[in-house]
Amino acid sequence: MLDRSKDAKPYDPKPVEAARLAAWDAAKLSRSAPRAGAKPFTIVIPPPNVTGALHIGHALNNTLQDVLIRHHRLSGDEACWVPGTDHGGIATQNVMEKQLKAEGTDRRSMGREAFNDRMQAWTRDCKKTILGQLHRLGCSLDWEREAFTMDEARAKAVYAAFKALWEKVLVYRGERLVNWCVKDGTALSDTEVEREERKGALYHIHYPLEGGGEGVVVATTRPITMFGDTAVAVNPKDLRWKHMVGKKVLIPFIDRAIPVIEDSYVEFEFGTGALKVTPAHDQNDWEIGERHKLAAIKAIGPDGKLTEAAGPYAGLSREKAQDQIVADLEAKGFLRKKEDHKSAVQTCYRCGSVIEPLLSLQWFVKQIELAKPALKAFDAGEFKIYPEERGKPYRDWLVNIRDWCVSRQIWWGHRIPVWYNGDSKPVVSLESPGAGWTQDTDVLDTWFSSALWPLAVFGWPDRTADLAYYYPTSTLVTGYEILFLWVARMQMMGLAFENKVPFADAVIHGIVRDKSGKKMSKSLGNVIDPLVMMDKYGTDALRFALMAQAHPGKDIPFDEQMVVGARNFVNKLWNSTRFVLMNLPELAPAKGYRLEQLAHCCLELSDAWILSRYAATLEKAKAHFTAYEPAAAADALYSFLRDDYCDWYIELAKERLAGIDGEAKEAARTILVQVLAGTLKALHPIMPFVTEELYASIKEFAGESAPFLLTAGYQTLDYDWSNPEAEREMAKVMSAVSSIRSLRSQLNVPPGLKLKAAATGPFAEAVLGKHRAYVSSLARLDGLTAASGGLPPQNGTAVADGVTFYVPLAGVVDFDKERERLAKDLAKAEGDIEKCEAKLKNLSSAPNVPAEKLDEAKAQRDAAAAKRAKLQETLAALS
RNA sequence: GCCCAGUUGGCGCAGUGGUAGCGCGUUCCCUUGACAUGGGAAAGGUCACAGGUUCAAAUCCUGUACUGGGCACCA
Repeated sequence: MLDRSKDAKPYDPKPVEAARLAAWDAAKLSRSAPRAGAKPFTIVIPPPNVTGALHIGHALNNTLQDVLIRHHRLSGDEACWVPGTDHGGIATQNVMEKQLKAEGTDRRSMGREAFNDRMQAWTRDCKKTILGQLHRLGCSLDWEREAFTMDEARAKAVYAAFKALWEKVLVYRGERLVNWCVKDGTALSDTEVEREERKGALYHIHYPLEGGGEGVVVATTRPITMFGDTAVAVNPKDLRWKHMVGKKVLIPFIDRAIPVIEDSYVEFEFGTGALKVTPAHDQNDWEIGERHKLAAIKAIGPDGKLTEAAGPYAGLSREKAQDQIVADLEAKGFLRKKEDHKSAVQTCYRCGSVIEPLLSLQWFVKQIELAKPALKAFDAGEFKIYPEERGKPYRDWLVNIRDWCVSRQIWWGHRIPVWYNGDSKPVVSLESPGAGWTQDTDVLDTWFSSALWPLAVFGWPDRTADLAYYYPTSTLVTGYEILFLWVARMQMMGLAFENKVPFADAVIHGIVRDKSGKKMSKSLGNVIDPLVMMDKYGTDALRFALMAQAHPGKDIPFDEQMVVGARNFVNKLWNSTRFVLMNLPELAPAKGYRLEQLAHCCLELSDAWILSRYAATLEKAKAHFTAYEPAAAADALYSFLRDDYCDWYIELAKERLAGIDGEAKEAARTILVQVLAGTLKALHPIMPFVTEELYASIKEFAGESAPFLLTAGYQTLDYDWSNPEAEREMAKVMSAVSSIRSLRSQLNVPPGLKLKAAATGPFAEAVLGKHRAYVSSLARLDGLTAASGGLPPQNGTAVADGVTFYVPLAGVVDFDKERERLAKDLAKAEGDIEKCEAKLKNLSSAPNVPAEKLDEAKAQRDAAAAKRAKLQETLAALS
């Protein structure tokens, strides 16, 4: 707890964070259990893959969630945040394979069982690291609910889901063209494939006529697939090739004869107008093959090497074969033309290597039946995506959905629970059905188990009390890169198995980029480690920096300077609390300093003003948090604390705090304490550590006894402190003070020098009367009088809103400078008036303008005109 | 090719109809009893461009350009 006398002036986050975490853990503060009468607010974490440590993107993702969880806890909801990790399929297996390679071994020589043991051990370590990092980040996760996508309970859910789909005939096995990653040795789903444009060539190759003579020239980017060709197709309307239709041509080198067929898929303009058809290696060709009952010949094997079908080239790798074949085609005169060509290549989202479309036997989940309810729920508004514009691609994807390939030829994952026995019908079973049965060797796509996450973490398929209370969950927070991979699939599965959307809202955030907007990557060396940031500036600073820029759906260009700024803000908070404490008695009054004890009639302007601003800020912050706009909440709280509370209110309160008027002192103390306590609470979702620490040190003075800020809940105001009148009045005082400060600064009046000033104008009476102390102290005036008669000689003039000050400056300043300054102010005033006049003219000529607006515009114009008049007068007197 | 988003002071970003804001940076002044991780003052923008709607447009509409992203692709 902050000690007003001993503590260092700069805030030191390390010991505070450690102590707070220990206290929260001991109290199980983030634990949640079903509570009758309370509204649940539930989030399931997007489980990080157990591939290593968390990066800055995870820090963003999880801070966003923690902000929501803490916000809802403070609002009185039963907030529950479920932690967990994902086994991560291919990604994790790849990490392990790299390790093994470094050790000079590989998974095949270890065997499946030993490999899985090794993976389990790695997973244990990795989970510890990840959960430790989340803990350090301050995430108020319900640690007792920790789940893993491959633990026993989740395995049960996976099996139940697979079985249910099997029974509904929504999962099937079949030989289809799939995306094959040669490097990872597995099939991938369509969503796991990325595309990138690459420069390549388009080869025009001559396929001679069977029996000799000129045949057909086809154009292809991939000559190596020619050994899998089973036809050449031309457009039925293409007269150029009409004479070839029905004839047979020979594939170079292997001389296999294939027919020339007609298919309207073929474009006239592209290449030669003749398309080589390779059903086993191209989606479109596959479809042509279906239409014409063509055979599918595999020219490339799962290992990426050419098959026996490639005759002399069998056994060569894709890359080597391509070069070799092109060279040979050229040498033998088959290559008629080679032109530059850009084409989109498909790559594996995990390893980046080029995907090979390959015909193979895989498991698929039928999607249309599952997508329908998801589409319906989305269109009915039962499921919303924030920001809204992210919804459209989601919807489009569901509409154009294709079956989901769920089998993976890797070892790390949920083994497909299907058993085979010769020609017997395969059965679904967790255990072996008996002697002679062997289990499918493939595992399920890691996203299959992820899709069940919101169900599985609450015990589904069992009818648990948790499931009844927490499901459907409230909000899912994730990045846009897994909208289809994960979000859509959870919606489909949740609706399929529980007939309810798994979460009502999905908050889609951007990715954290580097300072210049580039994607962070190890190879670029621009990666930011969240732990390093926490060590350097404190966790609250990192969280605040991220939240201050977390505009819905937008990427964040991460500049360390932002964390420095946030650190400074945390420090400001720390020191303002120190200041408040220093001005409080040793012991708190029995009931603390409570707003309800304030005698409203005795409030000063600054009191009424800060309370009005305070009430508005709290409402704003809460509304922004609820609307998933943390940046707006952070901004509102930041400027309130800095600009209103510290720069004005504290400065104005100093007079009363130092004075001898007991009642006035108590009023100032009360407001200082209450406003600070309420602001700390409002900031708590973003900066849990420092706010908890500071709250602990003032809560007694605030008359509160809850053990933790989080359990105390948000400050509720039982009186409407909104006071537009006070805000307007205060704005004039600020204007008066600023005008003199500006004059002092621009004329280089020494800051220590107290000035005399004479005031005139409609607001002068207030400045000389009830606001005299404010203006005198903040503008450092000594003797403030009413201006009498004409302009005093040798004076500077400060023109404010409603009041003008004449400041005698004989011998203090250079009057040329003052003239210059005034001239500049005058020019600005002229501009203001022009704009005001224009607006007024518009408003008065328009038909439906409320009188209120018109009055406002008039007042603006009058104020500007008064200012101009004053400046002109003064300038004239000076020249 | 289709769709979406962005284009605002040196940099990064807010701002959904009424005289352009914030953070960082820059310049000047200030170690005054909370805080120099601070305070005060200041410079700096015809809000990408062209039309339109409106009394009034950074804001709404249309189009163009550029940037980023998604989807679909002609092999």
